[in-house]
Amino acid sequence: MLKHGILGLLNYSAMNGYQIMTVFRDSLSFFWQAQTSQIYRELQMLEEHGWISSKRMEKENKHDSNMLFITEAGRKELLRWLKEDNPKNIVRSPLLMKTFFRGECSIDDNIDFFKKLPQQQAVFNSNKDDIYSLNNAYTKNINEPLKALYWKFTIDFGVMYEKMLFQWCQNCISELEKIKESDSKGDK
Amino acid sequence: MLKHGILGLLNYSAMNGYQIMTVFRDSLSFFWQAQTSQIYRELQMLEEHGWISSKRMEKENKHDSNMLFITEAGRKELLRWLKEDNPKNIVRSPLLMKTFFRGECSIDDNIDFFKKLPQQQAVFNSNKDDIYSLNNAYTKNINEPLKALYWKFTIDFGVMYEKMLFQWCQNCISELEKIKESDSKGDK
DNA sequence: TTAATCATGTAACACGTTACATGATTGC
DNA sequence: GCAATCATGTAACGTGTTACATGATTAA
Repeated sequence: MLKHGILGLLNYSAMNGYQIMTVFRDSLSFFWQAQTSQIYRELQMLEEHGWISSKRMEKENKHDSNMLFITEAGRKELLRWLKEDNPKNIVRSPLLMKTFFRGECSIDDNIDFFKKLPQQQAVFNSNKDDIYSLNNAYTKNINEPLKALYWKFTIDFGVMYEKMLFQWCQNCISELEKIKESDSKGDK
Repeated sequence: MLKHGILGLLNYSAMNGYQIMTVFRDSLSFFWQAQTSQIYRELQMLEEHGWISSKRMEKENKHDSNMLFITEAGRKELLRWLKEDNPKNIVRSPLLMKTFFRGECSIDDNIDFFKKLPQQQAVFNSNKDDIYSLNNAYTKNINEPLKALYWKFTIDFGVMYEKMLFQWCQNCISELEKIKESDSKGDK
């Protein structure tokens, strides 16, 4: 998956490994996180597959950099991936794993758990307005409004997910509060 | 994470590896999937940590089975994990990765993409009523209504997620349809 | 002058997937 | 008799994480 993400970025324009890392860190991290160590490893693989090629650049002022270009085979692979059927979604949610076993903790602990969750599990680092305006800035620079629309869709998803998460936490809290009330009545 | 999931299950009751696999497959797969090969490997680790112990049982009618029990140290570790602060959510969404680069495909292709998504990315294998009634059945058997509440919360999450995903797809489709309309007007 | 950024990696480990191997028991 | 289920694993590979190493340039 990371392979195809890197291919997608190199399809926009040639970059070095460090630049790829910064794009992931600054723009894609809300739906995909990648370490430099992994990126450089994947770049080796991509070159072995013949999907990218590299060229050492003697930069005027800066450090030497190893510029990476997508090849025709790489572009073909990118399109193949985009058009292939999505495999069944494989979920692996640490959040739900922990929720599932929370019966081992007290109700008060768990109310606290759900109160803290929306902050802890926030999708975006900065606030949403910033994300959208960053996206708008890209759009103007690159001047490909149709591509930018799909970038916006991913942000929309993040926003909707955050809202849903908050709603879910509220529901859980109110169900737990109800139990607390009926318990205290029962005790009298 | 899988380690703690297994600990949580063994905390409910002793089981063999195969039974753990069936619980993941039949009840937890909508938020966590695990292969037998991985489960058996993790079981070895858990035993090395001293969090579980095993006992070969000569079963009357069946195959021998290696029953697994949580230890006191294991119970302690389970609680430590439940009470520790949640680490920042690390997202890795193949769905959004693919969405991000869909500018390479035609608008019609993409409308189709979003139309198919809700089915492809369905959270539950069976329908939701079945999931809830399965959960109710467990609840009656185990007779721990307070634990079952948290199981229900995880199902609630899945249901809300599916709704949100559907809504998001609808939004994307309608934005794409708008562009198609304005394009065809512009062409005239 | 000192911290941040630019730039490229290696090594070891942890976690997840795929394929394979084996054999008993149970239900049709 | 045959397929499905019960039961336990190994091996190889792919992917992700953590820690480390190195050194130049740039801005405060």
